[in-house]
Amino acid sequence: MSIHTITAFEPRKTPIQARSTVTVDAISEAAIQVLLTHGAERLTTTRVADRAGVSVGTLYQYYPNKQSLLFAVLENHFNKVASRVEAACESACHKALSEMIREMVEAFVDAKMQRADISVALYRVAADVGGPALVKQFSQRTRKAAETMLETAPDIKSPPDKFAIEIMLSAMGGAMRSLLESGASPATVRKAREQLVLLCQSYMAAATAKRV
Amino acid sequence: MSIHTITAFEPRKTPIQARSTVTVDAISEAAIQVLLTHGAERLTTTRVADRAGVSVGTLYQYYPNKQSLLFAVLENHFNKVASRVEAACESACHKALSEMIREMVEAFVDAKMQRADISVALYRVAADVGGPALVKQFSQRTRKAAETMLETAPDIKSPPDKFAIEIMLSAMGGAMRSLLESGASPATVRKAREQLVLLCQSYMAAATAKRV
DNA sequence: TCATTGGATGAAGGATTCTTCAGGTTTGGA
DNA sequence: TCCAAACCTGAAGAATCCTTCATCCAATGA
Repeated sequence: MSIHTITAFEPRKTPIQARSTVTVDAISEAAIQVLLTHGAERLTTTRVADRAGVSVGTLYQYYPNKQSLLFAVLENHFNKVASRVEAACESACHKALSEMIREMVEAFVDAKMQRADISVALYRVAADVGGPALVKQFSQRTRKAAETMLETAPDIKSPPDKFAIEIMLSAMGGAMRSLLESGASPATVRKAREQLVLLCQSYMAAATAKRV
Repeated sequence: MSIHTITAFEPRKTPIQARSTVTVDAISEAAIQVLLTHGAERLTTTRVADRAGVSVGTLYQYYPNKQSLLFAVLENHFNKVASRVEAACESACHKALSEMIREMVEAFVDAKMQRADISVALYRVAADVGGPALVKQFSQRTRKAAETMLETAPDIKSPPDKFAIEIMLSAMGGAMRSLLESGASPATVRKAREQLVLLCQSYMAAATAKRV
């Protein structure tokens, strides 16, 4: 069923001419705008098409249904955040453990904050559009990046196991979600960023020590 | 708007006769069952009423609208979990810090697992029904309980501040959410429970030490 | 017993929304 | 220039769903 679901989300037609590429971009951008201004419940294919300046029919030419459109937007958001985290992980290789963690966590928080409004809007949509599956994918990607980074840490006895890293990541993501959804101020987020760094650092320290 | 929203969620009529109490219970139980068997999108007031063995009209006699019904179910779930955690916090007073944390975290995980299926079903509904607001309430309640517990810890210099506790709780809740949504096996959850204990213990240890 | 209040019914109204498709417009190459 | 493929249009079909209200049944207590 999982494969079935994802298959049904695949785009119907791939843009060929430049014109249609513009259209597709306009549609997904419009989806975000509608999400922001009208909310998830009032997100209508017609409304999205209007905002994008095209007709509904055009929308359905590229997305087989409403869900697939939202899925694409969500996927795109996840990819952006994942890329940022991966980049941070790469550039933090061979540094001290606590520094590694700091850079990774900060990259994550910053990536989320960059488009905090979109993040919040997408939280509300995720459940109806295979969000959990994407979260899992995101978790996999990020975990691998973190894993290879941690293997290069010079100051730990042995790297933490996969599971511990997954726990850390989901804890980080979950805390961030709560913060954003409760409409935390930028100042609060800044404080939280520090705390999340500390949280992950102390957990990783404990997880690596225990592994002896 | 917050007050407005909540007001609109309030029950329309309070049961007086025993007969109607049964009805109301049947309705909210039916809502859970429909959620479990049909999924959130296919949750219809008519379907819920059918499952409860009453007519739609009866449903609307107690709940002003569909949202309020789901809100009530969600609220009930949160209350149960919060109560468990509060109880654990009380009984763990005056124990060592790490033991406190252990009991609290385990109480939370166990409470969620008790009705894991319901938890997952409700995650999918939360966004449309003031979930974030309830999460906030839950967080407040739980934080207070944790705070008074921590003040009785004999082995720390000074208790962690409110913010740190909130971070810990949302991290714990977020990690648990990811796990449940990804359909983790009971064995996995058991492992995760241990890891979450460790996560919270190490963070709290760090947060209390830093506060000097 | 009987009146009053509580409780239950369910067809029908009202409103949306998703999605299609037959037909028109634009583009790019031959 | 001309044609086929790529694109776009948007009214209309089809399917649901939420919610109400006029009406009937049950309980309570005086």
